[in-house]
Amino acid sequence: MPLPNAAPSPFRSREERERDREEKREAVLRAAVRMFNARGFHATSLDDVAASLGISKPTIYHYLGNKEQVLIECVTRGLELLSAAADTARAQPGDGLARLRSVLRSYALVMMDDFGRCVVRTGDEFLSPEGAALFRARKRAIDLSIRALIEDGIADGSIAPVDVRMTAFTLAGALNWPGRWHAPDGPLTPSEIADAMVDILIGGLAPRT
Amino acid sequence: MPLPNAAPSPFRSREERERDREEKREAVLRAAVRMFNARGFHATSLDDVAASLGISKPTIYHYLGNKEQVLIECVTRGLELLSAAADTARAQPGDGLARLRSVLRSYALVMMDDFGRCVVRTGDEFLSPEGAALFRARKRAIDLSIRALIEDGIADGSIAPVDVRMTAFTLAGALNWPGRWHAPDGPLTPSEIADAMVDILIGGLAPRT
DNA sequence: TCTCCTATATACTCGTCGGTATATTGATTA
DNA sequence: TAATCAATATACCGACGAGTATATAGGAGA
Repeated sequence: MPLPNAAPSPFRSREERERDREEKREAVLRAAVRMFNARGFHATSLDDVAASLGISKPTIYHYLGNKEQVLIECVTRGLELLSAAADTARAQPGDGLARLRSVLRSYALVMMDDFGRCVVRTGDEFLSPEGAALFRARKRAIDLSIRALIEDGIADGSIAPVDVRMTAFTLAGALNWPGRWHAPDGPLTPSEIADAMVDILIGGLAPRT
Repeated sequence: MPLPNAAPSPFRSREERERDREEKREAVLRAAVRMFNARGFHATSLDDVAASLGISKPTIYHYLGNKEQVLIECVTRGLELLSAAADTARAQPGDGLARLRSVLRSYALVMMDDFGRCVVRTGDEFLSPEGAALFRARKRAIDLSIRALIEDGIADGSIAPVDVRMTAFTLAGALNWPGRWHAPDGPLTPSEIADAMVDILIGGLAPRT
């Protein structure tokens, strides 16, 4: 049993050092994603990112190989949030429509997160062919998740017999949009925005007779 | 009365020369907008644009003062298409919902045009502060047009009493999306895509009882 | 203690690209 | 015909920014 050690030792164990390293990597990514979102990828230099953290550019290269890698990690984090949203909500109880509603809500919330925004603000054209292919594959998986849910809903009668493919595009398009306009200091909370959008998409505009 | 002149003269009149000039400007803009859409603004050099037309960079500077000006003209063309879509459809007969439907359809179609796409692919961050302000003002005007139409529809009972602001955002978001993914050589025509999206947005997903 | 690895910095290279200075040609006009 | 203007090119400048070569300092392990 390890002795309790009140005064923290300045000597770090292997795990502590690895955790430190991971923390620094994360800090770089957070700083980078914010600047990418605010000014655009090409308009953000790694010198800027480094300066915002009070470090120098080679330090960034030490933790993340090159500029594209930084972007890819940011986008990947966002895509993982999106996948997680789709997967957990899909596993919930309820009919297709209820589960879809839950996924859409989570999706919208992710789009108001720094990493989520980054997904929608990053065009394929910023990535190398390999990076872009990976990016597309992961987005496609999310799209398929949503389509599956729509199909479930149509099968159980909770969703009208719509065109699944176009519906998934339309829903995703609408929910991606906050990633471009939402400002975190606006009057509405992300949760309110998500609810309002989902209601409109689920219910449509024409009055129920 | 001017004599009919069978053989076209190599000497151009003032109007002809002005028309020539205008045509060349347009050609530059069309070439530029395509490359901006395909590769992104920052990744497209004016040397590339010039080369694609078989001319040299200073010729572009002769017709359009600088690179931002090229982008602004492209975006402005797209915004004008959007405004025109909103204004003409608004003037049509029918209740609020019918007119909104018509505007949404036209809006979606513009988003599958080169200049329309450019609007949605161009972030504020690419423009100078003045350019961005102009851009935002024109987008706001279009948003207000759509909101007015939704309000009309609510007033005449053809649209359910939704949150006008959020609804306008949601609709615009969904319809902007084709500007990012639609490929002109896809299996569906722009017209089919526009119809499908509008139906989904107007009707919602839950089955009508 | 000597060596090696990690973290970090300074100072550099080099390619790209927006923008310009300047020359040329040919048509328009006085 | 001389002067001017429009249209275009070649060749250049200067800035910026990705990425690297190299040095240093200090902890880790033998």
